[in-house]
Amino acid sequence: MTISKSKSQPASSKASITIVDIAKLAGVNPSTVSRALSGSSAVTAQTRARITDIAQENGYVANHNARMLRSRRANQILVIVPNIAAFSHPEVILGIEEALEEHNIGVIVGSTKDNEERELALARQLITGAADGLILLNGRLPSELGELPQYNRRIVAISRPVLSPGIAFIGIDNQQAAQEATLYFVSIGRKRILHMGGPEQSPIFAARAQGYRNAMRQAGLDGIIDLQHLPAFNMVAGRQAMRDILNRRQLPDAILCASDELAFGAIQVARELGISVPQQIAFIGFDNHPVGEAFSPPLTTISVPRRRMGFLGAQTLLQSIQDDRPISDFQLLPYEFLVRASCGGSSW
Amino acid sequence: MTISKSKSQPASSKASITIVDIAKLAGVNPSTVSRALSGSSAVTAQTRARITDIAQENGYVANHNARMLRSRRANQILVIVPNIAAFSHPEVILGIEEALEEHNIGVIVGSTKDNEERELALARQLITGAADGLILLNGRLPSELGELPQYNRRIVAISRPVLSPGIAFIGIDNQQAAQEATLYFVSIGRKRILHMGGPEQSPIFAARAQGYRNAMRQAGLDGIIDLQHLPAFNMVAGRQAMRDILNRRQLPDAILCASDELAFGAIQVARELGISVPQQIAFIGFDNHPVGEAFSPPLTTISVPRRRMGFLGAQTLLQSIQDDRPISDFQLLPYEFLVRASCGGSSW
DNA sequence: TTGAAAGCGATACCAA
DNA sequence: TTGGTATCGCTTTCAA
Repeated sequence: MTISKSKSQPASSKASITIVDIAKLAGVNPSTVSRALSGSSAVTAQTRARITDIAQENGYVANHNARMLRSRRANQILVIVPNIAAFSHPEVILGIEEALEEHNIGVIVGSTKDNEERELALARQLITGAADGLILLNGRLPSELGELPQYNRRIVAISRPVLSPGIAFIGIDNQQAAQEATLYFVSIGRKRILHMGGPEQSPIFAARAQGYRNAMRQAGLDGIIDLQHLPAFNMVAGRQAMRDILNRRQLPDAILCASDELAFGAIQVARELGISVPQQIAFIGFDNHPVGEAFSPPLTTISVPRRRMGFLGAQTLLQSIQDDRPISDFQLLPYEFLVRASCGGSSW
Repeated sequence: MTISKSKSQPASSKASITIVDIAKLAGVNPSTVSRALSGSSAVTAQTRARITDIAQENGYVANHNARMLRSRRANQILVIVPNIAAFSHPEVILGIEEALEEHNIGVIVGSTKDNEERELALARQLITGAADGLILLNGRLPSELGELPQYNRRIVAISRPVLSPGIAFIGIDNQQAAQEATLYFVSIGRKRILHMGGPEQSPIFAARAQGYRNAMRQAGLDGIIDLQHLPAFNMVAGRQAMRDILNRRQLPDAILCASDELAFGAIQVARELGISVPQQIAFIGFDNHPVGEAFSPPLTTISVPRRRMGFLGAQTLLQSIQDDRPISDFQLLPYEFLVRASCGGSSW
């Protein structure tokens, strides 16, 4: 089904007011109206004023589609996110909106649930010209676009890198962050450090796991590396994993969770089963979920500059489109290690 | 600035493949290609198959803008949210996407930060035909649309009602929910019940406050109604409000928070200042934030069927557009009262 | 500085 | 069932 009224007529009941109508009212040619309203310099201040007034009075707004068709420009950027309900993506989008706002470029968001078909459908928005550029938060280039490298200059990846070359990326160094967090555990005397990781195939979680491994090796603890990759990184997965862990004979004394949500779920279960946090098991999360600060105990975590990532990503994309050449470098932004009570740190 | 390359040429480097190209390749008329690809019945299965193949082989995708211009149909719905970073809106969007998916209608999301200008810019997407319909989660009709009642049939409000008549609404009965929650406090023996409300001008929070008042009156406690409207409903506001409350000589023994986030912040502060929850003060939140279950103590709350609201809202909109007549009724969906430890309920 | 006219790419009539 | 063609509303050359 498509949207349409029962009559096979065009959908808008009354043809809305067009540039021709304004031209007639102003007693000029449509092209003059076009120039006046789109800010061309080749028009007298006088005529522009008159036309602008008439347009305003009559509530004229340019037909977006006609404008796009003719000028081959959409003034819209499409953001592809895997799951709009995950708390982290919307904050990136906020940054993107901020960067594009002043340029009068709109943002549209498509959520894919990691469904390839949906990704493809959205990618077409770029090919068909409904969007001028693409920002990928899902870490995957829709297959069709992989075969059309001429679009690379119109694509930027944020947060999760895309493996395809020639596509700019803005994110943080997840490996280093995980390494730093693990070493912090070591520095406060924890040894049996477990890493509750996210899906292994995700570059982000792979990098975090690698950082954990590096740190353990660096601390001479490679003999007791204890790493598990979970199929998800939400609270449900964290609860399940924690139940399994608490069935062991020897418990870890510290857990580095690949996400704050994993940590929330895990700590909840630990608490329910009478484990004291951080005394018996210390926790560090990842992502700085807003509730982490109010959690009990407040969650130590890595703060990712999501808003800034979005802002820079959008700027990079604009630049890349304008110059018509890909900006392919990786921009790694600084993260912040927020020490709170969940790892026992100072108050221990 | 607008997006364009330095040369004043159209933005796409190579004119992409058009319907005319496919027509030539297939040895038919463009109109036949159009019919074949848009699923018109007036075309042989044979021809359709041939054309479809050729189109696929050549990676043809219809130009969205041209299609829209001619057919006056965008196959897109615009969702306006006040703040995409608030956890509740994305879940509604998920439901909307679900409902529209099978109809091959896309969803675009615009976040406004309650900025009227931004609302207006987005509303224009409807007027200019970039979107076929509008779903408002922000509880406010962009002013321009208020003067164009012919668009009412293309607008649906979810979650927050819009005051303008003729616009369908899907939500829950906030007043009743707040009333029920308050009476629950009464039923477990609490009397000095405070309501930490959200912004007064928001119909949602006004309704919740009214429900609280009704319940207090019903319980014969109208003498000690203790209601405050906060300027926001996030954790920061909750913390601030709680600090003020804890400075009083006599503390409330129960607090109904207008949002879970308010409750998170308030409970955090209470905990920090040595108040025991729920023994000294019991809490009930609103909205069923995903972290509420893992919070300490787990938060009693009202679960709002956000996903379902989105789904129904989108369906209603589709119907309204198709029939070309507004569906103006209010649909109030059932909510769920989730009793957890924060109000001391059973485990008390 | 303005006007005239040629498209942008697809769709939807009317004829055949 | 197909072909021819006008047209959607705007932008952008080219002339005046």
